[in-house]
Amino acid sequence: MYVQLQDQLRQMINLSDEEFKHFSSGLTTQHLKRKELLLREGTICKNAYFIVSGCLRYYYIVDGEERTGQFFFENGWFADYRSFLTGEPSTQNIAALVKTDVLVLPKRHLDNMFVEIPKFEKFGRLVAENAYLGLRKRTEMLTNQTAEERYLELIKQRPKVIERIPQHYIASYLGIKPQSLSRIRKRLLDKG
Amino acid sequence: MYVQLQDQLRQMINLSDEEFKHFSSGLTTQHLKRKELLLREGTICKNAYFIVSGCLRYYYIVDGEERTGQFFFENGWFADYRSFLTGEPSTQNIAALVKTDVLVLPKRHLDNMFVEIPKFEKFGRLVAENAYLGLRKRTEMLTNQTAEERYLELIKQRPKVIERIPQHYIASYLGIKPQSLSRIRKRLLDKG
DNA sequence: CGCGACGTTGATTTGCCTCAACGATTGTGG
DNA sequence: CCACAATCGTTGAGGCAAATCAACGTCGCG
Repeated sequence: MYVQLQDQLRQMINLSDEEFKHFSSGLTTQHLKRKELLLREGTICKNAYFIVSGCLRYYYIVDGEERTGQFFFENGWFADYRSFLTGEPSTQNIAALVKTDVLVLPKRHLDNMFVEIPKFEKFGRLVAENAYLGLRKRTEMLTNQTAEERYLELIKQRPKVIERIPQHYIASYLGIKPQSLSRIRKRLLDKG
Repeated sequence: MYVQLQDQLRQMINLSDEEFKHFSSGLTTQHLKRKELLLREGTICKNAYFIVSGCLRYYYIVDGEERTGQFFFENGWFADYRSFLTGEPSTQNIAALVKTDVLVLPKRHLDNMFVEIPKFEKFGRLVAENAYLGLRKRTEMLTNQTAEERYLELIKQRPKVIERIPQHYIASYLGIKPQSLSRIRKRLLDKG
């Protein structure tokens, strides 16, 4: 169960088996059915999650309309990082797109790790840095490219998303309406 | 010179005078004239900067057109954080809007600090977390609000920007053309 | 003084949205 | 296993916010 996690951690920091055991003793597992919510808007995100298998989507509501912030697949960490860091209520919902298994890392446990095993500060730093880089990529995509360019780039960079995710979620991830994505696809077909 | 910096650091981590001295011994100062560039697109951002006085803008070019990413004022850290972290060439330019003094923190020195004074890992983490939160706020502003709402929010949240920055830079920061900002302002005047 | 940078205003275009209708597919209860 | 509803993707008509193209007045500075 923890093998994937240990591999992933090893890429960031050097932990002894002892230390890893101490860390992983604070984790629990959670199983999600399709469409089940892991986090609901308005609650405080007190855990980070490591996806062992499956696929999650986070989204928020603006004017009664869902907007998809990101999709997450196996072997990744995630949380509503803003709420996780600040302790403010989340504005996000996190839902399983398919049957999904996650490991649960309580913020409290991570905060303890920072103190008990100072090496974890580096882990915390690397996670934050990666979160920044990921968000930056996404922001630049949304602000510098047209909807069609964003769609083409998504096909190129993350074919998994195209294959595994329903089209209306992809549209909302791209920041457009399902109708618009449908028209873009048609335009591309007519061309190519 | 370093007093502002020491105050700012103390809000994040507890450093002895010794440790602060060791840290600050690796810094240098740099003076910028109005319009002078601190970082040019295509170069690698090997330093972080602490603004002692003045005001900077970072921007990048898309289709021959400047887009303003952010403005920075006194007592803040900044860099092209993506390039700084990854070592890839920057896509940003950083320019002084007025006469500006900065402290220069070489990445190499910071990396040494991480090793020599492990407390600095916490500093690194907090900086990364703040960078994430700032970017997230900006992203949500750009994607969830209309141009007019963004402008009104900017007035409310960062009046300094409105007062100190030319209008066409503000437009590019808001993600619109100067003409559009001019029309928005007119519309607001006609109303109120 | 004369030039360039800046802000404003008008006319037109454009990319995406809204509203609406309609097949195809999926899922569910009888 | 079928009938019906809900969900999903497609397509058409029309609308709107901001972009584009263009012209013009003003200000500051070399």
